[in-house]
Formats: sequence, structure tokens, C-alpha cells
Amino acid sequence: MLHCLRKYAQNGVMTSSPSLPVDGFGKTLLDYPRPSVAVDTALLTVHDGGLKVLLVPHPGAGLGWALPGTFVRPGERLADAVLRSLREKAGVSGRDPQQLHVFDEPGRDERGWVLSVAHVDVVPFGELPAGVKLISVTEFAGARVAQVRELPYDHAQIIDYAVAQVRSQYLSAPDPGGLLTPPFTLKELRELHEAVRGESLQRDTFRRAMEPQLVATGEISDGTKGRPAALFMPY
Amino acid sequence: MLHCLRKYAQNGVMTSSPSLPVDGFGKTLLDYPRPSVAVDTALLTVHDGGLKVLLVPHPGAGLGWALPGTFVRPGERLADAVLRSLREKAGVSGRDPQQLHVFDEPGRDERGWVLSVAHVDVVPFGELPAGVKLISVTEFAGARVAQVRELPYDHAQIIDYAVAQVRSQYLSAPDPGGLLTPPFTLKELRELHEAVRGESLQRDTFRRAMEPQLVATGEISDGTKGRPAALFMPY
DNA sequence: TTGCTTTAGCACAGAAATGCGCAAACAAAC
DNA sequence: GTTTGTTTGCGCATTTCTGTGCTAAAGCAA
Repeated sequence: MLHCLRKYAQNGVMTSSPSLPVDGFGKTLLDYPRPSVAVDTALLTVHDGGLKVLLVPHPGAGLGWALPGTFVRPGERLADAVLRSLREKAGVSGRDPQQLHVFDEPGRDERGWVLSVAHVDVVPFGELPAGVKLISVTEFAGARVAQVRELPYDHAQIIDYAVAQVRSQYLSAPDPGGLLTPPFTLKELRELHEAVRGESLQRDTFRRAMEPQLVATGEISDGTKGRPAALFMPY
Repeated sequence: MLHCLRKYAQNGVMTSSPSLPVDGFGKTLLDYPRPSVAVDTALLTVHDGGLKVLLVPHPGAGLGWALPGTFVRPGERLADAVLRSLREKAGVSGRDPQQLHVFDEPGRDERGWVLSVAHVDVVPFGELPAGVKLISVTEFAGARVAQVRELPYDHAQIIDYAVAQVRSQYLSAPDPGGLLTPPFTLKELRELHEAVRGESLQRDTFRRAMEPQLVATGEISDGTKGRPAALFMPY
């Protein structure tokens, strides 16, 4: 079979050239079929007492919204691709994307062989640009909100993984996602946890779990109705 | 730039041909640089009261052992690639590989741009072929056993992820990895948990946690010295 | 039949966790 | 200044969990 050497002059990516290591068959990695690798991200935030996910317009036919995503570029870390896609698709600055799962169903994308590395990131609502599209991930009577079910590809599953992971992280740590601006009150922290976990929490039980992991600033909240609350920061 | 259409006649993989969808730039997915995607697997088993990981000979220079791995083939699920690599590299039948993490450091492999999707699988020691290489993952006084530290690439980290995930699964469920052949005694189950978790467990506390999740078969163990133990199966 | 070993089960004490009611400490209203 | 409403902090009782020691049960071996 006649082979053409194909070269790229972009991002210093290595090409099929005499300098690449060859294997026992005299071939380099570029001689084998390879998938396209994409990242898709469930960007979660807390607003109006609930957990919300960000959607962007989906250019594909028929469906209007999707999770932000992009193909990974040579030399780019997956997390950096996530951050780039959040900037480019939603004008949002992501923070610390965490991997969730690789979706690898061979026919998942009609354009060809595509793997998607699903991620989750969390951003405080106040850091989101005005006008971004957020939908609730809260379940009502066990039924998914229609808009989550209608998302393309495996995006509904990605949201499930994301919610599960963030909820797991908020089981015992005060604010692992940094959604509150320190200093904050215990009530603010508890309300955040109730929004994330989707359930109400007993005030005293919550306080005993969190206080050992917080630093009391010695100050109290002001301008609030009722007894002023002590202010805390994370360790 | 002159392009040659490159065709493959292997495994029905799609090629850069007129039939592939093109994007807004008139290009298909194959026109963009793509990584090689590999899977690496920490295959864990329990033997001699401890958690062990399987190693295979590493063909690379300098180091002798590594976790089994392979490049993913077109149309192949990641889990199937894991199972294939365990068969081909170690003669082992894997069971239910679980994804751990994607290792994506651009320079992690001198052959080129390679992503590795790390997996964990567990197999009962009795199902492993004779002569496979197992090393302990147990830490002694907080120090990693030398052989784990010396593994190539990010394999030591993969083992860490794998151990953490399996230990997490065995925190509250009887035998999520199916390492015991039913029926089994509570002592056998407890010893499995002690091997996985790397700590001793209080007999009654353990029994209270497990019994509600087990079905008593009504039979007892035979051929044992002392009072025969009740036999259980998982729900 | 007796002795030994192992397992099962439970009572109990102590530790840990939970939830509630009340006093304290504020702001707002009068 | 007093009263009302709200929120916080904490003491207390209750509940749950854990680990220990003990004894009975149930086998095998002698």
C-alpha cells in the first residue's frame, strides 16, 4: 500500500516522520487508527436553593441545547480543553474540572469514532455571565425534568454522574467546590448543602459535622435579622 | 497541501472517504490530529490475607514489569479492550472492568500523544492461571513496596486509584467484586474484608453490618473443627 | 462419653450521634 | 424603652452504635 507522509505545522504536534519511534512492525502510532477524543462538561452551580447545570446551544439538527464540549487538541490536557470549551461556548471561566467517566459507545457520534471524557466543574452563580442558560437538575417525584431527558448523546447520563460526584464531595466537607465566598455563616453553608444534596438538614447535626473543619473568624454577621451569626472560613 | 486518501481494510474501520460527514471547514474527523488511546488495568485479587495486583512483563528497556495494557481498536469498547489485554498479556479472564481515571500528560509516552484510560478489575485468586506475577499493594509503615514505586509511566498511581476504589466498594457491601464463591461463612467474608481494607475488623460489629445484606442458606459448613459456621449467600 | 475447638448470640457498658427546647442576642416595629 | 419576631448557641435527653466478655451450641477427635 502506498503511504504518503502527512505533516502538520500546528501546535508542534508530532507527525508521521522519521523521528517518531517505530514499533516491531516498523510503524509509528500514527499508522494505526485512532479515535477523536472530546470532552463534555456538566458545569454545576447553585441558584434559588437548587443545583443547576449550564447548557449551550447545540448546533446539531433537531435539538437545541447541550452540554459544552470540544475536541481535545494535541498537547492539551483534558482539563485545559474543558476550560477552553467553557470559555468558547459559554463565556464562562471554569475552575477545577474533574473527570467523571469516558463514554465510549462506538456509534455514539455519527461523525465517526469519538470518545468523550465527561467532566464536572462547579462555579458560583455570581461568577456566571448574565444570560447563560441554566436548568435544574432536581428530580421531582423521581421524574427527570424534561429538558435533561431531551439532551443529545449521553449528556443526561453525564449530568447524573456529575450530580452524584458533587453530592458525594459535599457529604462531609464544608465547601469543596468553593461555592461560598468566605467568610460565611453556618446557615449559608447549610443552605448550600441543602441545595446540593436536595434535602433538608438538621441544624445542630450539621453544625457539629462542619464546625471542626472551619475557622471561626471571631466576627459576626451584620445587618441580619435575629441573633447575628458567627462568621467562618474554611481551614 | 496535497492530501492522499488513506484506506484501511481492517476491522471495518471508517476511513477518510467521501462517505464521512464533513464539518464547516469541509473536513472529516480524520483530518484532525488525534491521540492514541490505551487502556491500563490494575487487576486486583486477594491472596495470603492481602490485596495483590497483577503485573506482566514490560517490553520497554530498563524496567521489567508493568500493568497489562493495550491500545484501543476501532469499534472496541474500553472494557473490551481491557479484557482483551488481560487475555493476551496475562492469560487472565477479567470480569467487570471499571474506569478509574484518564491519564493525559502530553509527554507521558515517548512514542507520541497517548492517553491512557486506567481501569480496575477484581478476580478471585483461584481463577488466575498458575505462575502469574502478583505483588502486594499493602503499605508498610506508610512506605510503598519498592516494586510498586518502580513501575513505569503512571502505573503506581493507577494502583492507588484502584485500591481506593475497591476499598470504597467494600466499605459497606458484602462482596461487590464477587471474590468469594457462595455460599460462604461470615468468617470467610470478614477475612476477605480485612484483606481488602488492610485492617482487622471487630467480629460482632462486622456481623451486624453484613447479616442484613445476606441470605442465610440454612446450611452449615462441614469438615471444620469446632462449631460449624452458618453459610450465607449474597442477596 | 468426654474434651477441645470454634461459632453464634446476647447482655451490658460506654461512646457517639441526633434532635429538641430554651435562653441569648440581635433588628424591626410600635 | 418595650415588645415581637427571628436566628443562634448550647444543655440535655434520647437513640444508636460499638466492643467486650461470657455462655451455650455444635461439631470433631480421642
